Amino acid sequence: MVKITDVARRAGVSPSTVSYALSGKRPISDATRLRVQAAVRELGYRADGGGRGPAGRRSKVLALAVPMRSGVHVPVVTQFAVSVVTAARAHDHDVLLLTQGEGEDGLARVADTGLADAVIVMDVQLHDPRLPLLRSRSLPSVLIGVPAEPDGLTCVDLDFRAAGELCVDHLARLGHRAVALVGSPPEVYVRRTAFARRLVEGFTGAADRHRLTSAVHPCGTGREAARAIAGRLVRELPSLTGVVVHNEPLVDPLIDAFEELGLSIPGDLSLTAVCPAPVAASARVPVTSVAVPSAELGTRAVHLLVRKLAGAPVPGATLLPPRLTERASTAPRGA
Amino acid sequence: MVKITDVARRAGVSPSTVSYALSGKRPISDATRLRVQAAVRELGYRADGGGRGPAGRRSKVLALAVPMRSGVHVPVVTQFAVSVVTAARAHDHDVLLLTQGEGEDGLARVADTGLADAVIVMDVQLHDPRLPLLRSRSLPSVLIGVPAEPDGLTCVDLDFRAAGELCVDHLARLGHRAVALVGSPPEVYVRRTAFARRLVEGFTGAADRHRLTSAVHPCGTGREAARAIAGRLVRELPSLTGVVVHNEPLVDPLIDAFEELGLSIPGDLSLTAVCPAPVAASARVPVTSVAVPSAELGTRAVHLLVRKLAGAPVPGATLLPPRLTERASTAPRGA
DNA sequence: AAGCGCTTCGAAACCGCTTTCTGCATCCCC
DNA sequence: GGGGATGCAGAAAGCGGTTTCGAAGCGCTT
Repeated sequence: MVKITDVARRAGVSPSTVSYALSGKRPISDATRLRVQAAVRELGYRADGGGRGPAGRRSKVLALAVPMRSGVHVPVVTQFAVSVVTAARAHDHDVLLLTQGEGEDGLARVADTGLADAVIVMDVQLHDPRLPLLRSRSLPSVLIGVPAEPDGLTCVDLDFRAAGELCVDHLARLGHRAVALVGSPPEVYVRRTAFARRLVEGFTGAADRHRLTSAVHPCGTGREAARAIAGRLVRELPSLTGVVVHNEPLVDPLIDAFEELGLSIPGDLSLTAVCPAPVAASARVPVTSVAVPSAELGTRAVHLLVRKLAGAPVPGATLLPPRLTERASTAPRGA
Repeated sequence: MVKITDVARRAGVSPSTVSYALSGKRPISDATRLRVQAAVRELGYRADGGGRGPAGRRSKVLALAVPMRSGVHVPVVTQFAVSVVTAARAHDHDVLLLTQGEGEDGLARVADTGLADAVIVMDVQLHDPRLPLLRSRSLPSVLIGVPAEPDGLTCVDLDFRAAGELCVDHLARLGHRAVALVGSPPEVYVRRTAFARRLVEGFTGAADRHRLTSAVHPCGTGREAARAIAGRLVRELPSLTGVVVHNEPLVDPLIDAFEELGLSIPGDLSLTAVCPAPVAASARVPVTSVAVPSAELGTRAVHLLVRKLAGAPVPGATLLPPRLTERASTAPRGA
């Protein structure tokens, strides 16, 4: 750690001169100021907050509580984390990584020790056990995901309910009359993960509104799970022609599974996904999808947090409107 | 932040009494001590290092410099990061996430500000530009990966050279006389990423020693890349019967691609992979593999770092011996 | 009632580092 | 060559906390 005395020695002046040269609170001759600035640059000096009082009370660190629970799609979470770090750096903050497994303790520790100035909380559940902590402590926070009762909390998310509706609307407009949602793994719903539940609500609501026959099935990942769910759907809902997938790693296997059953996409079956754009675009059959903009969510979360730290007012909930991109996997019924 | 005076008020004693009750440096009556301890628990008090001097000079934070460069396999990196966080927590440390994109600046900042006590550096290249920084500053570090000149640095990695040899030995023992290495994406080699280069050396060396015909090809990811490389290998090396893959996301597509060419695995072609065990085990044809133990590497790195911080001597390089697990993808030639 | 431990208190010390204050050289100009 | 700027060094203050020191209260024994 290079300190002010190091800079002073390097510049051939006293520490106080360095301080004044940097703060400008007293006039310092140009020659000296330039020498000091050069020394600062050469040594990479950064004032240490530990100095006189509340000047550096802020640690310039944001904590990121990521879940890594079973059923979450790792690349999505990772991209999110990376975008948070990048955005945080752009605001001169660093990011402390908290993982589940500590549960609420991690948050409590951060709040108590002042290790971080604020927290971003991911994988929010409808009735998240971490919420009381976030409400009671003065630690500023932003949630990724909207819990059942978001009052007083700052939340960002894709509007998953609207995303579910949008997919169904799209299929209905194409003439499909029987649709199914192939969801995330069961444990995700058991945990009452907010975004998954909301998508189901949107899907079901829109299907009812359009008077479609509909079914909702959570589904694990992997080839076998895909075969099983495809077979079951075809058996239980013979009129099925529209499917919405909300399960990133299942997109490709599901396409394979339906084709193995003799159903061509989009000839016999239209497929829509809610997933990051790259996943949809690089599937064997490019899939019409509503994008999950993990990177944008991360950036937004950081912006909100920074504004909060600056004392600016922020909206309670930011729901990004879903956008559907048509690709090769959807077509009018019977086309 | 709850401080010692809060605890004192809660317990109805003076701050000094709390200090003594916690440190035991003076006798405190049982009754008082218990009350203090209760107050500590209720308020979640943690001594603030900012107090009297070097006692808390340590920030109890480790920095983790993860790459997120193109060509790295995200789940592997993520699992690694998670294991680092878990291990760090077990040693009462937190983890600060640095990503590439800042390049060396992140490390410099951490070193200069004392934000973290130590660093774990991932994705090490043979001539890594970060090495001078790590050598010059007094910031303790552990590298994941072994650079060309590791003197004075602490490194951990799977012994990728031995892993390459092991795969070839295995194929040779099964009677295969022409083998190919399908490697990571080209940019990984262009960067001179240490582990990738070492694996190639091991592969080539062993192939020469066994007097096998051999070929090495970097390869991108995705179905198309797999088809292209499979076709090319079959065309250019018609006698090919053994393949080593060092490219996680390519394992499944490559199996498909070879079978599309009419080559059955392991009937016509034996396949070995160097990848995390779950990837190999859950492929369409379970693949004989040398496991990349990301979690163990993370844990080891943290242990080494903690020992370093404690002033204990640590070995310069720790190379984990590769272990090959036979699965369904390898068989004797012509069997 | 004085002496003596045992506890506990209040105030001061301390920590590393920066900032601020005071005052001493210069230098310049009349 | 004296007097005011000007520019800087050195010493001290200050920060937010904890730890340490000296001493005081209090109940018991002698």
